[in-house]
Amino acid sequence: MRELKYAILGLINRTPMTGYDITKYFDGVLYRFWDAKHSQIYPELKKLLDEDLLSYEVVIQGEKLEKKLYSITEKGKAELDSWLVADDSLPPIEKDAFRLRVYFADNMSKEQLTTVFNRQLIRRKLRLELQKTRSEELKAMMAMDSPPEPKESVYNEYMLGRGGIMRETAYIEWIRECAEILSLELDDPN
Amino acid sequence: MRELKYAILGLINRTPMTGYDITKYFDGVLYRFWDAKHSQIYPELKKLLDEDLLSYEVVIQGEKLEKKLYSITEKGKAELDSWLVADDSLPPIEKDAFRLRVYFADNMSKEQLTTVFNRQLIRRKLRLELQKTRSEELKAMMAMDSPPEPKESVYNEYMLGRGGIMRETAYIEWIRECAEILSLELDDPN
DNA sequence: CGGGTCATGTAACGTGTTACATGATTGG
DNA sequence: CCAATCATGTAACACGTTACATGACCCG
Repeated sequence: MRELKYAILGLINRTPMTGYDITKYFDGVLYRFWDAKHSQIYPELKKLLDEDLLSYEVVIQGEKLEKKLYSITEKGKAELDSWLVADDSLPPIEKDAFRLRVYFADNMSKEQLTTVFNRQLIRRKLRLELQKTRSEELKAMMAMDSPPEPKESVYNEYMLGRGGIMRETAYIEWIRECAEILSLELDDPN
Repeated sequence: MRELKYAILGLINRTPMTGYDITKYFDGVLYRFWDAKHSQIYPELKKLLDEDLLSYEVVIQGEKLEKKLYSITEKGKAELDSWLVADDSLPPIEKDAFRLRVYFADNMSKEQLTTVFNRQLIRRKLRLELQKTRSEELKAMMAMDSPPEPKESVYNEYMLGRGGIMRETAYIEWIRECAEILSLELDDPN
């Protein structure tokens, strides 16, 4: 519960940031495992202020553009630390329309099934390639003396990327297995 | 979008059902890949009636308990069929607190990390065992002449179960890989 | 006759998305 | 000077959960 809260606390704990910076993180380096829109972030920041987990300082950009640079408070650090070691139950099974379609597969002809499976295979392969590309980048960064991003965060992101690769690979294998059970001929442009 | 709508249409398309029956499905055989509470189902059924995708008949249970037995309309069948072959984009990456913890792993001591990893490993193994158990049941049913559930749905559920097993297995392998990178000694009661 | 299940609903709340809204800054 | 980006917010809506609410039925 309130996981966005901890995602934000964790980021600001590394270094003070504005809401805009957090937004950039979520649709930048973190997009493969976490995300949130600015319309959710700004209200959450306000809540965290109310709870005294964050404080902010107004910084003037240029002539008069005011931006709010948030820092974590001692109380915020404490809450983050206790959340990190908390024992949550597993997240609910994610809802996946493709799986629902498989469950209702009887209602499709063999041709339709082949199309649906092939399209899913293509999309999943694309996502896997994305993961692999980013993973290679991170591997390169890890070898550097002074990576463009903080070293620990590069290592951690690399681990998460590995997870993404393994997850997508398993999904693709599953699609192939299903196709075999249903004796579909999938195009395999490998 | 509106995936619950299609989950419900798909179930009622097999055979007429009440809202209560659908609820039982979601927390029974389907709980490993789809679910919804009755508080979401009843309003959705009302919507589907308004859209003329379902119709219902009142059935009297015992003396006076009125239950609504819903059937799919021609329009409903048509919408279901067209959804089945629709080309949705992939679902967003699911939000997983454990992954977030891995991203902020620097903030934990080695002992804390070991605890967090071990607990996750145990929970994931449990989920995997659950999947395997159900999978064995389905395998047995598939061999029967007259299974207790409709034959096609048993096959389809079996395929989904395979997916669940592959997904959980990949997750467990990932946890082990992470633990190795972080050089943690995980308890392995195998 | 009483507890568990069958059966159907509503209300309040939390989370997340899309769209609306505004204005400053920076670099070509 | 103008377009892209920086920067911050609100509003309406969709989806999902928990809790509230009610009543009948069935079996022991």
